[in-house]
Amino acid sequence: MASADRKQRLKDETRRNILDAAMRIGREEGWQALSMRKIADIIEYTPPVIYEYFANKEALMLELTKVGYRILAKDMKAAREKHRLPEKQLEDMWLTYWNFAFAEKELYQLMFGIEVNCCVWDNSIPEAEVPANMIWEVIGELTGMENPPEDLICKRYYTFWSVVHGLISINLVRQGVPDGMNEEVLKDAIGGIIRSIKPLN
Amino acid sequence: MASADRKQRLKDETRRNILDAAMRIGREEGWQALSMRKIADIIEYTPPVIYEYFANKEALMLELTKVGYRILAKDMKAAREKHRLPEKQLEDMWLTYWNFAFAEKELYQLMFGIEVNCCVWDNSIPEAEVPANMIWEVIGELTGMENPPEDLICKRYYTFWSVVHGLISINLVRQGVPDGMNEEVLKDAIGGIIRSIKPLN
DNA sequence: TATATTTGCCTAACACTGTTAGATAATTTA
DNA sequence: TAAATTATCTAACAGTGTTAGGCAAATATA
Repeated sequence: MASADRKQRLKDETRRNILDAAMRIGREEGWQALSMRKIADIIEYTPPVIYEYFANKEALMLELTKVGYRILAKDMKAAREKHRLPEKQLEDMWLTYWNFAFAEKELYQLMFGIEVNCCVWDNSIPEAEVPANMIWEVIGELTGMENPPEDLICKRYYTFWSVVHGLISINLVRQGVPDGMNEEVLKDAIGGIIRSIKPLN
Repeated sequence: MASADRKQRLKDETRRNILDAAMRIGREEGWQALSMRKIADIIEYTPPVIYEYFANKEALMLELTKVGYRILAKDMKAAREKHRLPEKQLEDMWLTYWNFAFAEKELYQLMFGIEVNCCVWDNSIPEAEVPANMIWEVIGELTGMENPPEDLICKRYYTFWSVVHGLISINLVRQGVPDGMNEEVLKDAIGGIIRSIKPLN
């Protein structure tokens, strides 16, 4: 009966293997090449077994996007902890977001790709709120106000996010953005938004 | 032998019908639901016929994105012609871009979706340059310079595009952006960039 | 220990998908 | 009218996500 533990461990391992295999295929061949049969091949089981761990392919991919958000959250937290001034924190956090998008290109596509995930964006990914909340916090601090108005923070948050995500999307879809352009656009934009938040002293 | 004309007309019509059918399916059921067999059903032919008009499904969809760019170019041209001041032109052109994205949501996804079109972005869509060139022109005018430096225009162009496209993507993927937030973010951002281009007089 | 039950896993199938080869029917040319 | 060309279809291949049903091994019960 103590074998229940061992069995659970084996099941957990298989679950891990499924996710790893899916991730590997996504990275090596792109998400359009991901198939249940390929996953089954890698984990050396037959396809129906996967359905004992995930309701369907979409649920499996949803799990991967959650992994993505957890990595992103960890990275951004580390970036923040490297600085004391909110403006430095914000700058580094968005740069980290940028770097994540390219270091984990496939994960990023899964997390924000228009096609893949279309309608699963109700609140089925609580992990998505962690990075967002961090940014909100720092924007609030940067205003220097006691009780910064919610809608100001919200507006600045979306401005940040739009310009960074937009630039990333453009780069992921269309290669051939002139060299050095990205850094300049990014730094200019982030700097500009930060200036518009920071109180004049 | 004069029937050659008539035959050509019929072929053209079938080609149109194929594109229309594909567009209809994309709009009504989304692009992931688009299949050659469904198109064939609508045009009342068998699937292989489609391959006499398009090399494959991807080529068919590429044609649709070109249609998208042509509509976008027309809209933006009209927006520009409504104003004389470059700053007004720019503002209206980007607002038009914004409106297009939501009025022709499916086309926009096809044109800029990360998943759908991944690797066909070499220069196989010359139509894509028309809207871009228009914006470049107006930014150049707005600087008030005789020979505005290329890289400044380029930088501003990408800043515009990033923030607008980013905000659109976010809205298309994640619904539930707070009401009125979009307009504010958009106008603030566009206004800010325009100010950074316009010479201080 | 022998029987019953649950579990793990597989085979086989269904209904789709994009795409192609080859046969057939219709039309045009000689 | 016969030959050649063109238009269209049928049937298939190899792949997809997913599910029903069965077999065999491991476990629980008597």
